[in-house]
Amino acid sequence: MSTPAPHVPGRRVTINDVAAVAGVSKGAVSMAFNNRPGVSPTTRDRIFAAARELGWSPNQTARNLSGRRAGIVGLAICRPARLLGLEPFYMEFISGLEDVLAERSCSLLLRLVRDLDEETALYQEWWRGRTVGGAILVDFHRDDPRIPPLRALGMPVVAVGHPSLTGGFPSVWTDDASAAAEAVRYLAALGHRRIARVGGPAGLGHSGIRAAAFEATMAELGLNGGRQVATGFVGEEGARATRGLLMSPDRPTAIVYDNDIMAVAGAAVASEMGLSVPDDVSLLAWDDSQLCRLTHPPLSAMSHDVHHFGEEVARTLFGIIEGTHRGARQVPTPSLTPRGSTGPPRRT
Amino acid sequence: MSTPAPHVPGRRVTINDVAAVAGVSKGAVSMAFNNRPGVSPTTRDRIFAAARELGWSPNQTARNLSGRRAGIVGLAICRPARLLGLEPFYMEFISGLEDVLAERSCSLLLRLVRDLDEETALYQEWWRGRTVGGAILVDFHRDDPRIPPLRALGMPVVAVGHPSLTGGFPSVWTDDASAAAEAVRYLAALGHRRIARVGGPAGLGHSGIRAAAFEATMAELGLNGGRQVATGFVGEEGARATRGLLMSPDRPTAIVYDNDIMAVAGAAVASEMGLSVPDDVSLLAWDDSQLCRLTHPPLSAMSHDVHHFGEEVARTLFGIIEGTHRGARQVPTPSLTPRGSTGPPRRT
DNA sequence: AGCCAGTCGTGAACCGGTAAAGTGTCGATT
DNA sequence: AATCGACACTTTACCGGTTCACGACTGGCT
Repeated sequence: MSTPAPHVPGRRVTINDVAAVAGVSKGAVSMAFNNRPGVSPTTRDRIFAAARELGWSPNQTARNLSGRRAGIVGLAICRPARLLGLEPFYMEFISGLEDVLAERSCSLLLRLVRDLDEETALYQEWWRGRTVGGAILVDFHRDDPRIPPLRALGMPVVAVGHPSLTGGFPSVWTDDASAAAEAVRYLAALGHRRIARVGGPAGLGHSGIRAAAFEATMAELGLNGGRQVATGFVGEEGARATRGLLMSPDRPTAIVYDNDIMAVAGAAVASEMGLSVPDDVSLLAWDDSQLCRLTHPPLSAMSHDVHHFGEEVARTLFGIIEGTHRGARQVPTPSLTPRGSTGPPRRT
Repeated sequence: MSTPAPHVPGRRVTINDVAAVAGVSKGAVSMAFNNRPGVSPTTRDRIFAAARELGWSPNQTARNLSGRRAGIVGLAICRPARLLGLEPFYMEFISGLEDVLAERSCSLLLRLVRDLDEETALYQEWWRGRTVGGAILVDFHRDDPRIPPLRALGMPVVAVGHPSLTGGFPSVWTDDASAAAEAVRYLAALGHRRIARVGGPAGLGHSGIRAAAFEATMAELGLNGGRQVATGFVGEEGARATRGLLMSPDRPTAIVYDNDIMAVAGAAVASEMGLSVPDDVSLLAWDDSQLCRLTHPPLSAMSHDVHHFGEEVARTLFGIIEGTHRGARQVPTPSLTPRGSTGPPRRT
């Protein structure tokens, strides 16, 4: 070997510099750093010493290029940015993800997209371009158009949603149907007969599941005063929907919402219309972030641990990447947490 | 050239396949896709057609490896994951970032770290490993240890914080000192003389700036009833601090908080102690997410548009990456939004 | 001594692009 | 006719790792 290249400061240090300093070939350095057999302990130590001296660590991009998958998981979200900041659900979910990712020194690659086609293209680019080692899919629609192309990709994916929606992808889900049924039974038991539901966009899978369960349970209880409105997820839409419901001739005496922002907005509408909660109208939120405990009266909610949900999703994804996991995993069903916003309807 | 390799399904499609189909060299394909001169319009069209036919797009990892910087910006946050889910600030900030990033088809690489050393090492790895094209630095400390090593890196960085803290990195900041002074003057004008402040961790730069401004303004007004407590940022710590303040013999008649979660928690403590807000104690929050409008009474706050703050940060970072921006950029100073939680102190 | 197996390490090919130097063609200029 | 420059590509050398076929050396066994 000719003169080993001294570490020219300024030039970025590569595996070659380390190999030169340690007096071995770069193949040896690679083996040492991926602790594989074929390097004696003595040499290994020399290599590590050299790396430490030069402050070298393997270049992830180069690593990824030659086959190894990145320590990055992708999450594309197809919702307006503003909403992301307002709705507590996503941030709690992401915080749960990060909790598990950080343990394994992984990062989350986050991107907002405008539509599902853009999302599909993005995942293809991320996977083919070896940018991510796996991905998290959320907000499934009925017959979701993302499923076939992503299935063809072969990327490790964990789907967030009921197995009936996620097209065979391993999934993590909560039992929205049971929870919706519980919500209806609870309100019915309080004496409500005209119950409304303000849901998310009609095409969204979990909204659909809740809608079906809502209707089925109402029918089962012999109630025909059920009404459902599909909206977006933002406060204003929840407010508008609530206003519409409360102004109708046969106004409902109880409303179930699909998240907590809409419920909070609904509470504001009720108060603006001079209706008392829960005497004139009972309100039941979903997801139960701290928002629910702050209104006056505090909102009853179908509550679950969203942070934990995120953790489970991340764990499942690692299971999939490592090949140890298949199938669906259920996290606890949202459970009714009664607070001040639900009660028996006023006698008419 | 020998027989062009047909596109074997199953093998991943590369620039070579596109070149073969288009009947050119891979260099030509590269030039076409980076629209550089040296390719005739006819050939260019043939190349694009071939790429479309094969569903090819350039492999980002390979691109990054040969010099080009990634369309990814890094953000490491050194706070517990749970907090991230609870505090509205970060999510609104991130939603602002994403709004601008998405416009340029960039993604955000998010990672939680345990301490500043881990954070520094992470940024070094991200930059040297060509994982990111730039980064956002938050939560500056006085004499922040991240500054020298990151400065040496030469990575495009935008710092979030007052220029006096960010060690020469281009920064985006709000005028915390003026805002803190305004808060104190407002409370003093209402007649408060014993004003307390519940701040974030003592070492944190912006907490320090607010603390100094708080003290200076109190002195300027001839008030010596000022007290400050440094805590973490979570609700429980805010509650504990508030409890401590309100149980002390000379309890303050007004409290300013460093964020809104702590203020909300403080409001709960006041009510639990049977104190009325604002008669017994006035509460003033900071950051003003929707939380503040939901408590009873609603919280007065030093409010600013955090989403917009995030947008400015992202825009500044792009300016830095493209070399068109240097220096600091100020976003509007948080302005006082009085609501029901502040008022004149009860006459003693 | 001769052979074999095992250990340690080397060297070259490869991952999929980019960039800069090199080649060939053609019309215009001297 | 020879020279020149512009254009349209092709060739080749990287970027910084991983992988794997192969060689050199060592020690044990017959």
